[in-house]
Amino acid sequence: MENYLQQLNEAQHKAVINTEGPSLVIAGAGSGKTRVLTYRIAYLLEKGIAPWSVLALTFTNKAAREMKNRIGQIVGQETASKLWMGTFHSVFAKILRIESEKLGYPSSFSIYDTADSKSLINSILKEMGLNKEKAYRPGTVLGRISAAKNDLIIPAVYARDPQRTSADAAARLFRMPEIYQRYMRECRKAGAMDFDDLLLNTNILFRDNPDVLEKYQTRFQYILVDEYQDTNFSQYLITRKLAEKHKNICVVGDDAQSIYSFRGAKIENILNFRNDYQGYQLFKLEQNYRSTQNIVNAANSIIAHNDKQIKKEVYSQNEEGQKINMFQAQSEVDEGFIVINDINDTRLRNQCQYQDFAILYRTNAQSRIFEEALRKKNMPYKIYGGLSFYQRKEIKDLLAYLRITVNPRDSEALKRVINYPARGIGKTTMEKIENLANQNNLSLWEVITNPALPNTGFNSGTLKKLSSFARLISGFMSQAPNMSAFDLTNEIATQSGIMKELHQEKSQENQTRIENLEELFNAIREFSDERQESGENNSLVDFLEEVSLLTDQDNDKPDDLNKVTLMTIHAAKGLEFKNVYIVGVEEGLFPSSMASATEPGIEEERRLFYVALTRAEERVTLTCARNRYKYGELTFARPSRFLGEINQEYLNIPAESRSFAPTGKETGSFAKKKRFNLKDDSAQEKKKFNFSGKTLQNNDSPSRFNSLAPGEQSQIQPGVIIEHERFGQGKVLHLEGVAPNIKATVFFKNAGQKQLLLKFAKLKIIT
DNA sequence: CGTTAGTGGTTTTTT
DNA sequence: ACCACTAACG
Repeated sequence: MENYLQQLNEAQHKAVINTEGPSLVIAGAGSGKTRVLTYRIAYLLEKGIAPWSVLALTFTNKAAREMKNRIGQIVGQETASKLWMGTFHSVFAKILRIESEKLGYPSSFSIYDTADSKSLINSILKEMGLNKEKAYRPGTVLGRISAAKNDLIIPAVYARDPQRTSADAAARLFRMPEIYQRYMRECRKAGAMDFDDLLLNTNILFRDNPDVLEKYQTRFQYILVDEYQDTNFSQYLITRKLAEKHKNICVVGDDAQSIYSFRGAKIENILNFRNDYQGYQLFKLEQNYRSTQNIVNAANSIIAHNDKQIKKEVYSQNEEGQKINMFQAQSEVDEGFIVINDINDTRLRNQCQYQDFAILYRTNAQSRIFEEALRKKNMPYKIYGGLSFYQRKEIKDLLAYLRITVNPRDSEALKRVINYPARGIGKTTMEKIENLANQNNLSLWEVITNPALPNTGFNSGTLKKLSSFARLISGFMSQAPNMSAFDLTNEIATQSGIMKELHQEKSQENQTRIENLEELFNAIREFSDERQESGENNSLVDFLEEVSLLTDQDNDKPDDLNKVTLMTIHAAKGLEFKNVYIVGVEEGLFPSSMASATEPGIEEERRLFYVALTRAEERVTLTCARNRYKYGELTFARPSRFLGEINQEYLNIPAESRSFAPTGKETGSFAKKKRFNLKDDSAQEKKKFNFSGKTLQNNDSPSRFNSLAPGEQSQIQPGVIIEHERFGQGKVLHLEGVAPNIKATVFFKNAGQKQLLLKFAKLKIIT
């Protein structure tokens, strides 16, 4: 065992060994806060504290994993694996599964992601007849519900909260309380919790079950919370309640890095710590070990423009380092090439690896330009965030099957898979089922499997389809207990018909989908094996929970070494890179136009800029563009106000107004021209086509062709010659399906082979 | 019922 | 530029 305490400076050392009572650690950027947390926990364990009595809440699962690993190197992996460590969401999801019945939930409750929540809100809006009103957008509604939950406001209280109701009225969202109430009812019916419920329900659990609260208060003798400045009220209250008994709570954070107020984070939590925990100890980590003096000073000069702050002086004793570079590009495409060329130059000049570079942007939409430039130059890169693996359609489809197998009441999962692959259960049928579910206060699954279903007016064909779907799922449910998660997933992929569907049409797209599904199988196998080894739960439920609570940083794979990193600044929180490019530093983009309206909004953007700067060890480059496409329109952009707020002695702005196109002409201007042409052409062509289409229809007499009456359909047999309005004369090759859904394959002289549905196609029989 | 062309609305940031 | 929803058609 190494003597890790010697690796700490004085402030860090104090923060590690003063383990008793409430502690507030104000940790400036790059000041070794992870090190303090890690060693503090290791120190506790060495003193003989049981690992399962330590609760450590981190910001990402990856951070938890790495920390556990590091602690394991000091005290042994066996011990470290028994720590309660993870994000708020994953730790309390685990506790909620254990205590689920006290809340009236199944222990296999589903976790609704944002897409599920929005889909549910959509159906509620439809039911209430509000879906046509543009004020009620699912995203907006969900945002309000989420904000309420994070403040621990339940629907009944919401309706009586003048602040909320008047804000809603201003946005013409008069029926928010009712929507919120229905939303919660539907989630409960489905045995599902959304992200915010994981925290809200933990609070409800502790409020309504003093014995349960006491159990966890007793268990968690030591509580540590990382990134405390980004906790919301719901999270704050959970930790406050849990810490009530032993009062050994250590929170670590930096008010200057609070960047999540949009999801309810309250910077006040860290500012008010002194009031909540009398007699607390304060530790300030002010020496930055990560960055050059230039970078730290520049970052300080920016953040000085903010009002509300805990006083601290972050300093660096590293080299002075080079000034921050700044480039203004003509267009966003130019910006891409400037950055990518600069990465290449720097890499060769300073003998860096690709992994030493990060491109950080304000919005995910900006990633594409850089991706394209990197691909053109054959440089390896890795994008974090955006559309993740688990959000791809084929993955979500299969996961929905797993979800419904584990929790058949999960109505969002059911809606996703009941007609995929196509089983002839369409919109009309689903609407009827949803109505029945609403009228009888049942989940969709309970309607479909209800013995009284035949009396509700479905025709026998539909009933058959529904019962065969129910049988399929029931089959999975009964197999689940006797099979490994991996085998069950394989079984479901084949039995459901997903695999057949994907193999049927041999397109490149489908090939990719199959490969993605195989990657999912592997992920499940790995998960099961790893968990088995460490003795943790490894059921399908646990796997589903893990994938729904992944953070953007968690998607790291071992083969992702030595690549340029692309991510939003939010996702870069807690990370560091030798060379950092902060791109799109323009008014309206960074600071975002959404945030620019209010002073608190601007202050948060400024903190975000501070976070971005302080990710860098040696070199920061800022870029912006003069023109940028927004909503498909070319717009002009001014450099961000933040550029002017940096003390200019740390900044290196080129004197002349240069065009920064890498090889001169062809890249920027050429690409732009091509774009304009493309746009013009397609627009014109569309118009022309529409126009001629209309004329054609008007001149033709549509009465010559009619779809066939049911009786006439029998005249269509293989060999018969028919004439079609658009395709001309053709010969029937063969028929499939049963009346009235007979599909004919017809060979047309002029149009080639076509498939026609006889009940719709407008035909004349020639012979 | 399922596919497709057309249309309108949309962008911060994420568990 | 992109996506999700709709209307129309086979």
